Amino acid sequence: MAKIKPGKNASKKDVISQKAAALFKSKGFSSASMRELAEAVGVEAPSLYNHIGSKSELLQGICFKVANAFTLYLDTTENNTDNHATRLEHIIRFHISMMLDHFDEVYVANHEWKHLKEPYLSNFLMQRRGYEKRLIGLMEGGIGAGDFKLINPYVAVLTILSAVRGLEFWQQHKKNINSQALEDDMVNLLLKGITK
Amino acid sequence: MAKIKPGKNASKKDVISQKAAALFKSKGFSSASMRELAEAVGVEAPSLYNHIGSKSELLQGICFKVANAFTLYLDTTENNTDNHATRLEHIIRFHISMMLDHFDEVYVANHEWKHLKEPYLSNFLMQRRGYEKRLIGLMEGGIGAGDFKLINPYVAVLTILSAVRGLEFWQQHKKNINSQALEDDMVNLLLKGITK
DNA sequence: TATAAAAACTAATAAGCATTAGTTTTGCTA
DNA sequence: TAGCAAAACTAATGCTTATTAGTTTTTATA
Repeated sequence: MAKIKPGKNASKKDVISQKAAALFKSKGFSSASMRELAEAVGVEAPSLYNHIGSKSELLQGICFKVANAFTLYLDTTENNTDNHATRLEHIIRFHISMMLDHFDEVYVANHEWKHLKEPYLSNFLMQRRGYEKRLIGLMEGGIGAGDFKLINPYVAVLTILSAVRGLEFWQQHKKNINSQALEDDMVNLLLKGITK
Repeated sequence: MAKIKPGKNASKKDVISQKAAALFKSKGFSSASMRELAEAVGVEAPSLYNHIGSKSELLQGICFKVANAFTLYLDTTENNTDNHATRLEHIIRFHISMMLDHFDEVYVANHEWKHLKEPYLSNFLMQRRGYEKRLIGLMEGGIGAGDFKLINPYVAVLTILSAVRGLEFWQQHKKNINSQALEDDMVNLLLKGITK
């Protein structure tokens, strides 16, 4: 009897997930149909169900893969001994690299999480809320240590996270501009402001 | 014969549009059904069509109302004689007030424009692109005049617009924090940075 | 080459969707 | 109060949806 081939199986599932991320990004989760996804993959719609559980599971997979990546990076950051400004800079640069290197998936996690079903919706929001709180803690530490200005730490964190998310608009012009220069400019703006 | 009552008619249409904005925001345009909208308004779904043309028209109305408000404010800003930093500050504060005072509609315009039909989709994107370009012009002027740092003006504009958009996450905590303080902190952060 | 699983296919199900047609009720005005 | 338009209703249309059932083809190993 033939053995299950988990390698090849997982690979096809990954292709579906990746195509799903691209489709959910461009049309939105609700407007994207399994027929369209199947066409992108190169099979008929029902054939997808040989590899995945449901449309919802695809969204769950994408959202939590992204959320876990961010959580994991924050874990490592909290265990090192850099000063607050340096740690914050590393986190900003990680966010930027995630936006540039895993655009489709990050975009979907940012925009389509609303369509997660319970209990995944609650879990996702809790994880995101926890992430924000840890960043706020970092910000408060920096203010206490005198590294940062006396600013509402919540406002600061939200501003930073939102600014980085804005890189989604950048994608169109990706080729015209040096990624490293972009990253440096944004980090500089957030840390030091626009005015001279 | 009874005359048409445009006042009352428009008012009902406005109620529908406002409920639609709230619904599109919370469920997304595609997932929101006319049945749900009708329930929010307090009628049966087909009755809505006595007041509106279609679901699509509702989205168009919301998106262009918002886009026109921003364009209009920029017009007035460009006709005054403040220095670049002051003009930029006014624009940022206008964005913040729009987010706080017309949250549902701005949210929908920011998130659901993708579901506009042609030619509205193209028009909307052109208008937004034009708006960004005028902001970039303002930024370049400020750099040339020595008001702003030597920063990529595109990065600066995208960062500012994205940061302000991030106020959508703020809505939940609206009551706990002084709006004016929030506005001042965000303006300060963007103009002068986080680090001391 | 025989065998068996993986993965494709076709056909069908049941539900939900926006919208239209046609009819009745409501409410204002003359 | 009679008449008329605005705006509600019910019923129906035609389309699209995710998903399941059942069957056939492909692929790889023994």
